Amino acid sequence: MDRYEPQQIEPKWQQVWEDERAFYISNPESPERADPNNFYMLEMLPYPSGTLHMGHVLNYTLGDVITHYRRRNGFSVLRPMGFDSFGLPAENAAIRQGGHPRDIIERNIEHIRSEMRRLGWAIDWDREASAHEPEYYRWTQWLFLRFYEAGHAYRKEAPVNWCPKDQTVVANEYVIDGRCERCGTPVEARNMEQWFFRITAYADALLDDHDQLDWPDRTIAIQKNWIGRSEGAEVVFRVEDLDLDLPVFTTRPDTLFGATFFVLAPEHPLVERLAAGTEREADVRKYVRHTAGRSTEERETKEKDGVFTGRYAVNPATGEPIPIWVADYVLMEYGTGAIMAVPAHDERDFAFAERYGLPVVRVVEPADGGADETEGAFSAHTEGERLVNSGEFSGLPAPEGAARIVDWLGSHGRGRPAVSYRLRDWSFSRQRYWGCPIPIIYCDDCGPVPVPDEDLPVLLPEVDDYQPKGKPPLASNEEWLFVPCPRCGTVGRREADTMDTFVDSSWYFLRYCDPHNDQAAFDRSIVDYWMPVDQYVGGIDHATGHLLYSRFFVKVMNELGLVGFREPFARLFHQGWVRQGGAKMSKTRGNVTGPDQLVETHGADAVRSYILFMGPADQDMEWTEEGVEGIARFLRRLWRIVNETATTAPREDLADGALTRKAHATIAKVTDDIGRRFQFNTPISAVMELVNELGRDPSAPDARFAAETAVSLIQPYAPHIAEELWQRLGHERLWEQPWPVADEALLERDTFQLVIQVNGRVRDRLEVPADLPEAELIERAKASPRVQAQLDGKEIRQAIVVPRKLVNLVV
RNA sequence: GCCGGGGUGGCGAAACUGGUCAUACGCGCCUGACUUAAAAUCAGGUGUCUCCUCUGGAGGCGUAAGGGUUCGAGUCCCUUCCCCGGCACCA
Repeated sequence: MDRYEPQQIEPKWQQVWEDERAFYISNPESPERADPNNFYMLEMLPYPSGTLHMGHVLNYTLGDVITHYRRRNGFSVLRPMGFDSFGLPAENAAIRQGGHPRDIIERNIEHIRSEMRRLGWAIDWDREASAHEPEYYRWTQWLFLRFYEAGHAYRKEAPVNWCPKDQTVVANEYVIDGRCERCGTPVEARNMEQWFFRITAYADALLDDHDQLDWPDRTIAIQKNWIGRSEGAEVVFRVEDLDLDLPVFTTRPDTLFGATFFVLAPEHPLVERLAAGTEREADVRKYVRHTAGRSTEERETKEKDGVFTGRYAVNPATGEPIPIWVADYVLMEYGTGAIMAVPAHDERDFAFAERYGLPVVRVVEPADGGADETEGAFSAHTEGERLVNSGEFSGLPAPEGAARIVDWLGSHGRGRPAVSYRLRDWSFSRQRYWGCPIPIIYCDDCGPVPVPDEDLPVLLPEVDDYQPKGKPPLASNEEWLFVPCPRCGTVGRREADTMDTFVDSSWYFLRYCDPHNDQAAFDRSIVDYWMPVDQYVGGIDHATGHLLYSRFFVKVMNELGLVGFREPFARLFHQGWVRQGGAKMSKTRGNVTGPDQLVETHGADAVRSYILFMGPADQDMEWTEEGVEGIARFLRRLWRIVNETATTAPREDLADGALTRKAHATIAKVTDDIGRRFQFNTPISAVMELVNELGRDPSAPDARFAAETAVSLIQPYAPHIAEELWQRLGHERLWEQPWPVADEALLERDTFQLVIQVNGRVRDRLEVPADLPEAELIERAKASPRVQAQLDGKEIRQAIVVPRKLVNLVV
């Protein structure tokens, strides 16, 4: 017998699959040809950062196992691949190395593609698409224009997170503890003219449609948390002197009588007007200027401070004037940028009141009577709490009081029920080079004018210097920058910001369905055929970014009539992190291990199987190469035993031999694990057990069936060796063989092992016929000498029989 | 603080709806075979303690800790501890 040499057989079969176009799939030529059993398998597309690491290997092998499993269960499986090729890292690498981002990224893509082929993943490469290709971003721009026309993309001046090191705006999702996620520099708040997508308009739709999704609970919980819907009331406070109304949002209208002061965010547009003409004016200006220079981190950690404006607002409930302050613990981005402060029932307001000696009025009392006045804020909701010091509402239970106060406010035109969200609109403009240009031209006369569809794509221009200087690099190419206004023909100026790469990845799954379409982004009937994605696999780190943005995109496209569905990803699975040195493996952390070396020494099949064998795919795992040897050993064993069986074992079947039974049990187990339980480590164990048993008797009459079963079941994990052995067993094209089906009759045995317990403890086991009546089982149990020893003449009070399992005697 | 996930051998981990002495499968380790030797390969062993008539056998204790439900709990309930992740000045 020849030796198992993965370096020989793996490229051989990869070539066969390519020649046979084994994993390519065409779109249906007509509706009649459509396959109702179509299945869209998708993993999150990789950022082409140089080489693959073990995290990618886990991600894509997982998808590969599902792909093979579904294909062999009769599904037409779409399993495409492409690259998230725009973005900062490529640009930063270009700056460092002095090349062009395009050259760097294209070299990386080529390398990664070859690594992917070497791993034998079943990918339809005809559908490859990458964000940076004009054929792709032409349609990113086209979609942007549709969003713009519909009012879902707009410009506004807004405080943004500005990273002074990367010289760019950073999305909320990528500010971690007040620092830029990429470089760790503390971010600053800056007011800038920015592009936004109106994702907040879809906050409720995004929440409501969660119940259509077969997603992990925790992912949905993270999104709910992120959207942060709170119900409460808007209450209007009046500034008599200035004839001004100031609305606030509160979740605690029940505490309105306890509102003893009022606070505006420093960025609030009315601050200037309120302070004007008071003796506090200079102090207010100074405070506003001072807080503007504070980093987000400082704002969040320092002791609360603020300044009195010299003005008063009237509490609509009490009719009393309360002082208006400005303080940066109030955020302009949430609610109305102003709050009613209730120090008795809010810890933040209490801290502020203590510092500045503002009055504290308690208006809610717990059921057990008055709490200690000096204790600080009583903010928790408790059973049976009641309103006090609240005029006509005193004595009411707090929840009822809240409702009555809102009613009362409504009838006096001073308030109404309201909902507020934590979610902000998605800021997507970036002052960087390597991204999709925004197809807008600014004209002095016409304002912002969309680039006409027929002029798309707006190609990314060549520039001399990508180095960001706070001004977008695109603006440095003046030949590109200044163009005639499409509307009036006078000189206009192109938008020089580029798009966030999350725009590119919010629709790539649609382009894969119809990747070569040069008339449209995609054909609706084709995306409606494949979409939504039946199984999406990717990291949970995208819960509030990519996954939320894509859902938003699809909802808008649905309303624009571009697609016939409202959710992109029907079912979602998160693979765990592959960690190294305790930290998640990633290029930015510099702690990556790639598969190349291991593929070289052990073969792709061993690497694929090992990464899934290491543990449950949805849990984090610490990368270690110890153990890969075990998988390599298993594959060599499989090779040896199957080869041996192929030449020596007889061909006739033995329908109820021990190996046949074991093979059917293994089919049942592997099918259930992959198909229903989504557990990818235990199928390998199960096949190992089968091979171990086969190894003990490789020339048994049913050895051949056991060998064929083992090869067939391991195929999704180790497709190359499986294909080679399948051929040696005298068959062809395992990749398109139907998935084996367990024979239920063979899983049922005519005898079973009866477990005999005394007081719940196992004392003996007997092999008994399956059809014995209960009474007989009990008799046999009692008759066991070991049971006799335990019974020791004691009286049996109860006997519990679990059919086909056990007898428990209670004494 | 709030919301999720998790704690099982020396290690990665099994045990799917409470029911076959919990620890499958693999790693590591130990013993043996083959070998001049090593590697590779193959065979066997491997939670812990106690006892016995000791090439074998019997029993106790063991799934973070404590309590509960049940004939029976790694699995269900309560309390506590620890680890990981998300959110957190969001009114």
